[in-house]
Amino acid sequence: MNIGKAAAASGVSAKMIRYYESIGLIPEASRTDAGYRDYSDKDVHRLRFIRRARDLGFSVEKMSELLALWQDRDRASSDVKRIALEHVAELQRKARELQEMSETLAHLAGHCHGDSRPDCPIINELSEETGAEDKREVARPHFGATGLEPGRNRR
Amino acid sequence: MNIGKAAAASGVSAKMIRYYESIGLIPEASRTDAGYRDYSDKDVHRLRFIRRARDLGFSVEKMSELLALWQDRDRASSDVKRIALEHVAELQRKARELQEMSETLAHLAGHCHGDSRPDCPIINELSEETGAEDKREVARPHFGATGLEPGRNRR
DNA sequence: CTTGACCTTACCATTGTGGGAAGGTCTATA
DNA sequence: TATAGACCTTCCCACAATGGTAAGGTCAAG
Repeated sequence: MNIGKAAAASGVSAKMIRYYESIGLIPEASRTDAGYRDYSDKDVHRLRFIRRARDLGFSVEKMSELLALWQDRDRASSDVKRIALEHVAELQRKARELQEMSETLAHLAGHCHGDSRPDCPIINELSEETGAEDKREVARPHFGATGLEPGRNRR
Repeated sequence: MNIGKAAAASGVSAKMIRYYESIGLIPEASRTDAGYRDYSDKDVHRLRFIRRARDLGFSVEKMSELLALWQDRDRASSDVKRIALEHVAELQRKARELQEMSETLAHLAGHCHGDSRPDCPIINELSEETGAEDKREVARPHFGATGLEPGRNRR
């Protein structure tokens, strides 16, 4: 079957199938005389595996590991479990980070009148002078509370 | 002060300051005779504003809006609040998606022996044939359902 | 045989950030 | 004063994962 059919059958776009091939995540597809990529059911099976892993937030690199383990019928389940649990920890970390940002901002928004007047704790917080000047009365949950800043080197 | 000092004072890297200038988020800095960018305390203040907004997960585009509102002393606080709450919703959505992926995977890992034997429910789930049966109730965020995939983000 | 749907490769863009090279400048110290 | 080293400048490259588009070839149905 051609790439369009394989894409429809697997849920991975044709674009991404070519991309995965180009980076070596999947082997090069065989070609028809005309140069069209040709996929077997087995290939589609692998693509579905990839789609599911991707839906679970695995990176291409991790998917590569998982594919290798999948193909190795004798690997220990502990190897798979380790990768999975590492990924769970990573997902949790990211989710918590977003959650904390959300809560900080929701808190600020909760103190904002949200009317036609210009005074706004959200803006005040963002523009706050760390030094001397600019003393306001608003309740200010200082940023250090989020635990995000120390490691604000987001990749 | 030069860009290095401004970076240290604001928490925004010199690299990013130049980038923000290049995309028009901040105005072009004045220059010394030698061509060095020169920053005032006001400039640093703006950079700190930007850093804090970044820490709260705002995109450059949203920061641009916030900066405009910040500079407009007569804007209604409702305008700021609206942007903030939209962002809160976005953060919540992303956090929830990550959380769901995490839970699905943790659930699978919980059923994996994690020993030297090869049988592994995690791999089984990923490689399962959809044609056969599909009676799990795991959260699979099908594309289009979450609105996150179009830009599977995580910069 | 034409038409339209599909394939091919090869670029470009996205988002926000870092790395590095090649070359100019500033400053402190020998 | 000369020189080293820390800084600055611009410019280009890279990342992850995905979509878009253009130019051209192919296939199948009418």
